[in-house]
Amino acid sequence: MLISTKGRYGLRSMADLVLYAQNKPVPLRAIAERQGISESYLEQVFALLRKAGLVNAIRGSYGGYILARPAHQITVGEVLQALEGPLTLANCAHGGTTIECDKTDTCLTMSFWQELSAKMDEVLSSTTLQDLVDRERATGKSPEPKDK
Amino acid sequence: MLISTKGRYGLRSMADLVLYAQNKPVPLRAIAERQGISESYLEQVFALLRKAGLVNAIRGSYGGYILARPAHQITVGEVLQALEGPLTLANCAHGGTTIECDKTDTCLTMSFWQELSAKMDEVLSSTTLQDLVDRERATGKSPEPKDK
DNA sequence: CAATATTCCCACCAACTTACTAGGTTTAGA
DNA sequence: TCTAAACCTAGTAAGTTGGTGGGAATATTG
Repeated sequence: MLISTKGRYGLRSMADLVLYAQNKPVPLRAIAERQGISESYLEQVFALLRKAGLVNAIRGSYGGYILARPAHQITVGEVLQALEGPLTLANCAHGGTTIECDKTDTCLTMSFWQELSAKMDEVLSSTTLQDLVDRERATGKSPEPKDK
Repeated sequence: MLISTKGRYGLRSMADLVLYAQNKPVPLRAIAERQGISESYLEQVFALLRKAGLVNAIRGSYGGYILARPAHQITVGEVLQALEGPLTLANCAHGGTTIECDKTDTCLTMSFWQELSAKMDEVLSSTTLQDLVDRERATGKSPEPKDK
């Protein structure tokens, strides 16, 4: 039931991007090194993030990636969904929504899947990339804040 | 991110077992038919449930499976864990517990995984098989209650 | 213009997992 | 002894995971 490396690497990389972007694009190379991830694998991860509209790419020398929106407007749920596909546990429940299936009438577990999905969605859609970074800074281990 | 069929079939089957057991063992055949699952596949599911100590098997004619404990003492989390393995999203968080990894200091996502895991665990460990059946009965679609 | 640093794109791969099916053995009740 | 059940093991086709590698396009700098 592990989230795949795509989701885990991707989320860490997005947080890294928030932390180290100084209004300049951040090259994958730097992220890959800091996070200990293969650069060419990260490429594939960022291709998905770009297609989902979460980052913009700047090509060529001194290029890299930047967030498409401010960090406090990108939720962890969006990032994971872009990388993992729908965050659906069973076919009858997605986020807070009910999905009909042919056994809706007699299914004993539907309401459970819905409840669990809704609880997860609460966290996924209320936590933003900014939150991740803020929490980390609160522990006092990060590099200098941007506005130094 | 779907829970696998093992987990979904297994949970449905356990609820089915609660609903249809009349102090007699329930054969897989019956569960398989009611739930529309292949019997031989269910065998493998129940092998796991038995090894986890959640059901007891009674062999031979008129045999079948019975819950090892009362339905209100078996949580959905136990069932899913028996079938899916550890319900861990990332290597740094399991239920409410923190797991150390070599990047604990700098990991930007650890606290998020912990929060999400903890929220999921709340639901998983507080919902019992009895709850599933009670909810279903509340909708008035189930067969006669046991104590009729 | 040339060198360089980067994204971008695609093909490939080995290992593993999933969702089964099939065939047989053992056990116990009628 | 017949039969219905659990039990066990092996196989398998398709898909997923977690990558690697090669090269093309693009932008910056000297």
